[in-house]
Formats: sequence, structure tokens, C-alpha cells
Amino acid sequence: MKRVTLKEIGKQLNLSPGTISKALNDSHEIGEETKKMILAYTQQINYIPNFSAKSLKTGRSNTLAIIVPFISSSFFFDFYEDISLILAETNYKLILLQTFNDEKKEKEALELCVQSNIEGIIISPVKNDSSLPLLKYIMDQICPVIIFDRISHQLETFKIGIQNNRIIYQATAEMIKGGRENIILLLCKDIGGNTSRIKGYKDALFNFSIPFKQENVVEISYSSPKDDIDAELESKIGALLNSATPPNALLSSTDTLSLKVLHILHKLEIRIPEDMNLIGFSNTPFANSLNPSLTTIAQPTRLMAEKSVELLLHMLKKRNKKNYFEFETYFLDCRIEHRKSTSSVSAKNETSKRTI
Amino acid sequence: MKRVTLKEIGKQLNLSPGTISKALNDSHEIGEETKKMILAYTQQINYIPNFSAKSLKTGRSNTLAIIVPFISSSFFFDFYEDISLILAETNYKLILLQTFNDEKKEKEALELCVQSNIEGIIISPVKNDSSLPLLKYIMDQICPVIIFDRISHQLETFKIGIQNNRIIYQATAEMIKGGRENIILLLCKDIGGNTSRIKGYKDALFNFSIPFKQENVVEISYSSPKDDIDAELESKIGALLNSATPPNALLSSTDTLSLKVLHILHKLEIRIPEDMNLIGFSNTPFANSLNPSLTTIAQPTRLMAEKSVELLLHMLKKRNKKNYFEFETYFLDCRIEHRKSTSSVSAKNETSKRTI
DNA sequence: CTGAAAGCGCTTACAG
DNA sequence: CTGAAAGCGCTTACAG
Repeated sequence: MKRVTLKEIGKQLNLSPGTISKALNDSHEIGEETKKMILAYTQQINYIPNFSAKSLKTGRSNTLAIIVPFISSSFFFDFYEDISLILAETNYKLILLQTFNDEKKEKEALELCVQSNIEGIIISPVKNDSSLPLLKYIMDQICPVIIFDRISHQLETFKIGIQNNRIIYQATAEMIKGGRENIILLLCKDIGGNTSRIKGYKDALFNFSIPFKQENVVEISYSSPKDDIDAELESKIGALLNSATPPNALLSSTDTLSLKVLHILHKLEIRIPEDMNLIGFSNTPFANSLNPSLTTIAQPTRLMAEKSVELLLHMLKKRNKKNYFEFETYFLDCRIEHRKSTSSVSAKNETSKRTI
Repeated sequence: MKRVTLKEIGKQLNLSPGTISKALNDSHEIGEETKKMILAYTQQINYIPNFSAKSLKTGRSNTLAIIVPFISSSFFFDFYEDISLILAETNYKLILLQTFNDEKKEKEALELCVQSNIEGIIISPVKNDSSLPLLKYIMDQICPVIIFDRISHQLETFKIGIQNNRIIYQATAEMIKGGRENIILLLCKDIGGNTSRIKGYKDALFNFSIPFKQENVVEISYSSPKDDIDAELESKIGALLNSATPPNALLSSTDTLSLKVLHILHKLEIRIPEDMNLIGFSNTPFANSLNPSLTTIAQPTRLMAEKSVELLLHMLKKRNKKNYFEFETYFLDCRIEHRKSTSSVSAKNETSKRTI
């Protein structure tokens, strides 16, 4: 017994395959009676169409792709979930692809999209210029592309992200106002947004007349949250803590680093928030359950997802007049959610610090 | 400019499309010289084949599917990641589908697999008998199916899971030995493994001559970790805590519930582990960073993933002699990872308890 | 309102 | 070693 095809259904019902096809696609060419009859039969035998044939014929797949560095990062995960939920309301299916911050994997992922007749792509690219020719080709020939989060990528299209410098400025300034002037900025190496983040950090220091110390910017290189960077992180943080002027605050730019640093500070018996104030980046869903609960910079993930889908669907609707778009970059606002890792217990320290 | 096809490449190189196809598939029929020349040309123009055409012709897709209730649960997430990593070493691609514990969505997911010429399915089904006829049809006509985690499903195939009753017995017994006899068992409602879990719980109580109290088995109904069950959970746990004999231990059967209950116990100002010992189920990766660090029942996720892929590939190799398999169910061992939520601070309580 | 026929872009048995 | 041709299962312009 083989899978049933339109041809066989036609034979059973004494109709042509074309008629069955039209009926199943609810074509106005087919009579209501015939439609009902055909539908009843196909449901009874649980007819399941062959996507490859349909896709080959129509050149469409009804599928969008989301490409992220790694899904195990909570920001990308939340974003993916939001996109899934939004698309569940539409006819589009969604496939998830990971690049692991590897340009080669990114290229493979994009080629897979082309091979599979994907109709739209939402991507957070590996680097500012990664896969640029391929992305241009895809935009030109295949389907629209939206860039999110790592919006310093050079492709000309709609982009959705946040103003890293602004929110990092705000977080840094808050810590300074709380009496914490010796602040570690913890970054994942080689990420597009870092320049902007460092700028926000430096600007805040400058505005409060605090000298910038290069060694306080700690960059850790990893391509997946599962990478074993614990030892490197511990030694770098440890060295700073053992210096003549140990830092008393830390601003972590990714969830992965926040969790690891939390664990390491516990190990080193650094008290939080007393010895060290801590702010994490993006919204760890369990920030409340951490030890101590973690103050975070919450990204507007849901809004970003909504805007991404909206723009992608917008481009899909006008897919025939590609060159008429005025591409824009959207910056969405973050906000700081205060929890115990930056508790105002530090008020005491504030005065003491100021006298030093 | 359209996407380039084998036909056009053939025209460019004065060869037939068939020859190009054979060369790209490294057929022995084609001369080495010709192969090299063709490969050089297709790489230069970055030829990307059309999967739909290939899949339609061959009936294959080189793609496996993993179907889980929801990916936002850390056990399913870890399992998915492990499967991804293992398959990255093979030629198979992987698609992820979620059912949200909804039989209708499960049916849709399975139908999508059939439509897409998926070559193998690894599924944790919604219920013991969900999609049974469709799954049987798929096993019979389409591709092999492996069941994991929720292995009480009725489909006859290879299954990989854990012995819920045994590990719950062990965790319950440990708590009792630590002087905690009034133990809440927290379950996600309508999950196949619950019967087995409750059995392990009851057996442990029985062996230590502790009467079973039905009200201590708390079942919460949710279909996604994002469902808002906080109020229900808080009221149920709160009621037990306000009773004449408040529980002093809690065994949570899912990560989702562990995190929520941790948050709720903080709110209710219950001290952990002093007032309440806590054991979570499956391996929350950040168990160490929680407040307090959480003792967990760690599932052998990686092993389960490896065994699942191994069995699936085994069935794929012998796909022509379907009926010769001797299906087995594999039970992998869990272990308890002790952290502070069950700290031996309770030793004091132990004696006091025993005198009551 | 229904059908016959062409064709989407591949692969592959077959012929030479 | 290379090519001609059929065909996978759909959809759709066209004819009637």
C-alpha cells in the first residue's frame, strides 16, 4: 500500500486529478456539491498532500525561517517562541536554524532556506558583514530578509534592535549613583553591539568624571552557552578582584555570562549585592528565582518579534515591487528591572566610597 | 534573473542535465575530469539545488523530526539540543515541532511530517493513546517512530525513558530518612508518567510506615511553561502550609513547577531548606545559581538522545524489513544531585520530628 | 462546471 | 563515459 495521490482519488471518484486539486484548494471553479463530496472522501481516507510536489509546482513553501546564533540563549529563545506564537495565527510555518556564531554554518543555513523555497527570513547575523553577498542575492531573487538584534550588519533592509549605548549608559549611571564607581563591563567577544555598549559605558563614566579603565572591560569569547568558559571567566574576574582596587559592580551583557558570573562570585565568596552589585542583560525568565534575584536589563522581546513579523509580512505582500521600500532601522526601548542584586544596601558603601 | 537549474548549467557546459546531476551526486558513471569541471562551475555560480524537486523525485528529504510538548521546558530543550548536536555529525537535518500538549496540534505536526517526506520521528506524545491510528499508519507506510520520555504510549516501537517510580521512590525515601515525612508530590496533570511517579511515592511512604495523604499529591494542569498557573499553585501550596500539619518537604516533577514553587515559597517566607526541603525533577542547567541551589533528579538526557538516534538510524538502515524488529523499551537511570535545598541542616529537625 | 495536458526541477533506469 | 526520456505529485492556464 502506497501513499494515496490526487490521481488515485480521482480514479476512485471518477473525476480528474485537476478537479480534486481545485476542490481541495477551494477553487471557485468547482461546484459546491462536488467540493463537499470530495472533501468528505479525502477526510475519510485522511489524504495527506505531498508538499514537495506542491512546492515544486508553485515555487512556494508557506514557510519562514528564523536564524539565530544559538537557541540556548534565553533572549534568542524567547524571541523564537514569540515569533512561533505570532505565526501560529497565520498560515506560515516556521523553521529554526542555528549558526553557532560560525559564518560557514550561517551560509549553510541560508542555502538551506534557498533550497527549501523559504519565503522569508528573520536573522541575527554572525558578524557585520557575514554572508553579505548571499544575503543580497536572497533579498534580490528569493525572499525578504529582516535583521534583528545584531543590527550593525551591512545588508540594506529593515532592522529591529535596541539602543545598546543608551541602556548601558543608564545602567552604568545607576550604579555610579548608587556609589559603585569601579564597574566591570562583561561582554561576549566579537559581537556587533559591543562598540555601542562600550560607548554607553564610557560616556556614563565620563559624565560622572570617573576615569575609564581598560582592564574593567572583560571580553570573553564563546560561540555557545555550552562552551566551557568558566575557568577563563573565573581567572579574569578573580584577577580584578585581587587587584589593589577591586571592582564593586558588574554589568553583564548576556544571560549566559550573568549566570556563570553569579556562580563564580558565589564560589569566590563575594557577597551580592554587598560586595558586588550585579546587573544582567536581557530578560532571564527566572531572574526572580536566582540567588540573589537578579536586576536585569529587560529587552522588549515580544515587541521586537511583533515588529519583525509585521515588517516581513509587509515585504511579502509587496514582493513584486522590491525596490520601493524605504528601509528603516527600529530601535526599541529597554528598561531596567530592579531586584536584589543591586539592592540599596549599598547606600552605606556609597558614603564610604565617596570619601576615598 | 531566475534561479539557475541543472538544465541551464547543462546548456552552459554543453552537457545534459542528467550528467550534471550525476556529477553533483558524485556518481561513478561520470569521469573525474568532467566531475571536477562541473563542480568548479557550479561552485563558481553558487548553484543551489531545489530540494522540492529532489524530494519529489526521490521520495526522501534527509530530514528527521523531533516532536515535543513544548520546547520551553528545560528537559525537552536539552534533549532537542543533544539530538541536534548528534545529528550534526550525520547528513540528516532536523526539524522541531511542538504540540503544546494538544492532540490536535500533535496530529497536525505528524501530518506535516508525512507531507514533508520526513524520514524518521522522535516523539514525546501528548497522551497514552494520542494520534495512535496516525502513528501506526506512519510506522507502517512512511517512516520509523521512536517514543521517548512519555513511554506509556501504546504505539509498538522502540521507547526510551526513565523508571519514574524508582527514582521518585528514592527521592521520597531520602527525604523521609532526612526526617521529612510530610511530603508534597507536585505533578503536571495528565502526564503519562504520573501513575508510575505516584506509585514510587506511595511505595516509599508505605515502606517507612507513613500514611499516604491524598491531599499531598498536588496536580497542576498546564500545557506550557508560560501558562499562568502561579495563582493556582500558590493557593494550593498555601492551603497545605496553613493546615494543622504543614508539609516540610516538596518533590516537584517538572522544572517549570520547581521554579514557580521556589518563587512562591520565597513569597510566603518559607525558609528553604529549614522549613521545607525541595527536590526538583530533571536537570535545570542553572540549578546551581538558584536561591537556594536546588537539589535535582537529573535525567540522563544526553544518553537518552544518543539511544534515540541510534535506534532511529538502526530502523532506517533496515527500513525494508519493518516487521523484523523486536521492539524494546529502554529505561535509563537517573541520579539525585544534592544541593542546598535539601541541606542536612534538617538533621536537627530529624530528631525533633521523630519524637512527635 | 469539469477535464486534458503541460510543466515545476530534479533523478535514474536504460540505451548507446 | 554521456545523453534522452520518463516520471515523481502536484497546479493551473486553457479548452470545451
